[in-house]
Amino acid sequence: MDARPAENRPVREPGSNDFIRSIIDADNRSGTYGGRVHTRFPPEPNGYLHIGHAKSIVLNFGIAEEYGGRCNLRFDDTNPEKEELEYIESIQQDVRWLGFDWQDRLYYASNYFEQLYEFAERLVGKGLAYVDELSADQIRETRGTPTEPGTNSPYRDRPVAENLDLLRRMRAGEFADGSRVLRARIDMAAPNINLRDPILYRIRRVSHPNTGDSWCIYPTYDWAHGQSDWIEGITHSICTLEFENHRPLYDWFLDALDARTPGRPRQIEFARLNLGYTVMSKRRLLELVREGHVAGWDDPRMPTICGMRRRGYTPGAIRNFCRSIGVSKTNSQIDLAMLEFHLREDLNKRAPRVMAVLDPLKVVIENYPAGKAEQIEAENNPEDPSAGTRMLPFTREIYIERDDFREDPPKKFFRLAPGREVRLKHGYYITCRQVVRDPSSGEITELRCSYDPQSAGGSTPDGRKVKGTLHWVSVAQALEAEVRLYDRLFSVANPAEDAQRRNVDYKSFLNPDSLRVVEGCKLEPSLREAAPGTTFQFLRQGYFCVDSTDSSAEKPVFNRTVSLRDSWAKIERADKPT
RNA sequence: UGGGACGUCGGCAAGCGGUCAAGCCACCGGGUUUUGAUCCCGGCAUUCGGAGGUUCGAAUCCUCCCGUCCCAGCCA
Repeated sequence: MDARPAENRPVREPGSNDFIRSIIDADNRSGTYGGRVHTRFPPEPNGYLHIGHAKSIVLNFGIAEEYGGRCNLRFDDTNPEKEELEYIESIQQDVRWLGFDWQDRLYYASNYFEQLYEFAERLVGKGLAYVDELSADQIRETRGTPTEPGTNSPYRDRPVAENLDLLRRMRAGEFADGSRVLRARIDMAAPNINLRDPILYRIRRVSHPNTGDSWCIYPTYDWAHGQSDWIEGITHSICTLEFENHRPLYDWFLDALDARTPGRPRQIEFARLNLGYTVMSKRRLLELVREGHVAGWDDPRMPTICGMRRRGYTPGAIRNFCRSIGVSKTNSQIDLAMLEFHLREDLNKRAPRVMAVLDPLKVVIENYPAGKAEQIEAENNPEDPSAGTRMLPFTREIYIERDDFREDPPKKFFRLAPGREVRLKHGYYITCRQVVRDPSSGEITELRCSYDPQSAGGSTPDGRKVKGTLHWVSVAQALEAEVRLYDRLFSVANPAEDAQRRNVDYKSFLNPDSLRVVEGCKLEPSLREAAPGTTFQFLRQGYFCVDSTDSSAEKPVFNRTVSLRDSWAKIERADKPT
């Protein structure tokens, strides 16, 4: 039981009751585990964590927290051919960043290799496992198909003593890689193919990140996972749907080892997270990195945790998202808008507001004194008064967003246009008097405006209304920066499935506009001290963070995390067809 | 054609035989607003993959059908 007083324990929100929590509730009622709840997050260290793993992390650690239980971090490192230290380190960093703590319970399946081997000898001793000498191809051929049963290996009925001897010699390194395997002796005619004498050990002379060269036989997932759960005292072993067919095997091994006591682990499967416009398989993510379609595992377009972190996502946003999508057994795909909603919700509360002009258009305020530079006090976050204020320089020459001016304004456009008056956020009202263009190209190069000295601070004594409020940056003090505008990585919702169906490479659906680099953006000078990784709201535009690897004082680089909702863009889009 | 699972609003997802089919996102209105942001208010499934059946009463139980996903790695 949780030692903390009830009021300090995380409270389960009503409505957050999913089928897994219902199972746990029932187990708690029946006393199956004596009220104990112990989960684990078991990544294989063969790649970086992505948003799909976040769902599992939030589920496993979240359940442990809610029930006053524990959650282990366990590396499922049974296949040294694919696993690397780099991944072991990044995974820990990502889980920690997401806000979870495994305390002193950092485990590896490889910690149990000796114990697992003893279990294997036990199975052999009971006549429940045998050493097979069939080749990989022969094993595949004799396994049968979903509709036809397999056939027994000629080595299936060896005496126990011979099997034991062979297994020990396998471990001792007497046989060549791939020449022998240890298989469970179950049923070659089982309708569930996983039960057709599955392999427990294979011979691989590969050095392991954790155990080095002390083993030349390695356990398979099926053999290692359930037993590791049992060793750790896991009560609820939560995994994804594709392991559903493995559950009978999970249970068979536990039975075979006489783990019949109450409290033996129980495997529960849920549907993995699918998101639109991206790919989630480690194989594909690795390929995108290796082939240079993205700048690395932490490219801000990647659905990896480190990519999202670099993009400007917050742990809280990811956690809220994972909690809000629910847990079920239905194969589903979550709308990207859901993720973005939680991102904006979190950032809206915490991101300081600043002004930045991405596509600058110069404005000269003709009746404002040339040498004058006022300091205007501006709030940092209307959602959070404790965020304080900062000073903004205001001068005769400023930049506004090119798109905030229309020479021929469409209906419902209430920004700047010839003769129109708008408010400069925190500043004055200005009216457009003249449009200056480049005589050769015809491009608008400058706007000549006048300001109303009475409108300081953004309102006038006569109380007249202006419909538009624009963001701006003073020319003389502007900080120049590069801004990277990110969009979805793929241009179709289901790149992997579409590719398979149409028999093309999923990479042909890569969105060519997933990154737009904008140079020469003008930022308010307060951003000069912005620390790498911090996220701001660029007023009226979106959330942007200082790129953690490419930004420098000499050349600031900002990533667009997510845009603000934009109902004007919606109106404009809707009006266009007419 | 074998086995395992899943099908409730555009996307998720509650619901576990008894007024009315939660909630969130999206979408559509309307209000507030020195961010066309935020915030607020309102709308949004006579119907639960389909067809039968059981019952006074079914999304919830039964039968059949349809659709989708997973399984033939010495990957996890």
